[in-house]
Amino acid sequence: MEDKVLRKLFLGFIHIHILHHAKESPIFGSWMLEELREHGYSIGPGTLYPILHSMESDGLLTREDRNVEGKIRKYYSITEKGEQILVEAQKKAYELFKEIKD
Amino acid sequence: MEDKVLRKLFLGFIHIHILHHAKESPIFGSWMLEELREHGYSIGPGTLYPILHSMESDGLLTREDRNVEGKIRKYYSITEKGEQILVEAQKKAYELFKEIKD
DNA sequence: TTTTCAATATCGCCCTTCGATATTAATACT
DNA sequence: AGTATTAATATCGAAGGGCGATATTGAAAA
Repeated sequence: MEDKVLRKLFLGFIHIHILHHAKESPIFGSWMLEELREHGYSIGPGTLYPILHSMESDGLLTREDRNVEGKIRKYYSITEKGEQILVEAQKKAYELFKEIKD
Repeated sequence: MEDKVLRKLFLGFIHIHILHHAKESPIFGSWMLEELREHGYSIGPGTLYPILHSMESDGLLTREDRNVEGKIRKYYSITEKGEQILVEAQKKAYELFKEIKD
């Protein structure tokens, strides 16, 4: 399957998407899963949640538990360090795009 | 170190760079190492060579041994499948860039 | 033959990804 | 009250990959 090949290429993209959305407004896991799916990234919960945890322990995201309609959700927001990383990613994504666009 | 964090984000970018350059003209390992370094990607030979091997066994690159000034180099060119993957990557890189640019 | 050098390959450790399954906590139903 | 249901999150073991350090290759120079 070339799915495996594509995933290898796009896992970093997924991390960047997460940072981007977490900057716009706090996100939670299953919403992010749906958002990524709409962008054409197929990824399961067993992959996403460990990624969120590692991004938190890497200091890119902070977690806050909220009670929404009786359900507890873990909302993740971007940290200052996360924003710095995102800026780096924006630069690199632009360079990559410029270089391969034609 | 946040180097580890950045590497996680950019490994896919590196794969795409490799595909792009292998399409322009055949590449070999140590040249690619230098090229990536100039683009700001720090990566060692112990990482790059296994990547080239896996991209070959995934059918994205083909290898051809050439004798250059008495030295044997392994030149990698892009395959048809590699070109298809690269097109996918271009689309996704453009979407990513569009989404996070501001 | 020995040294030197550029280029490539391999080693073992550790971490991550993955699909599948389990857990949690609150509501709806009978 | 007890059970089923549901959304959201967490965890499991297997498999694979990244990493730095080290080893190997092959040819030319000394």
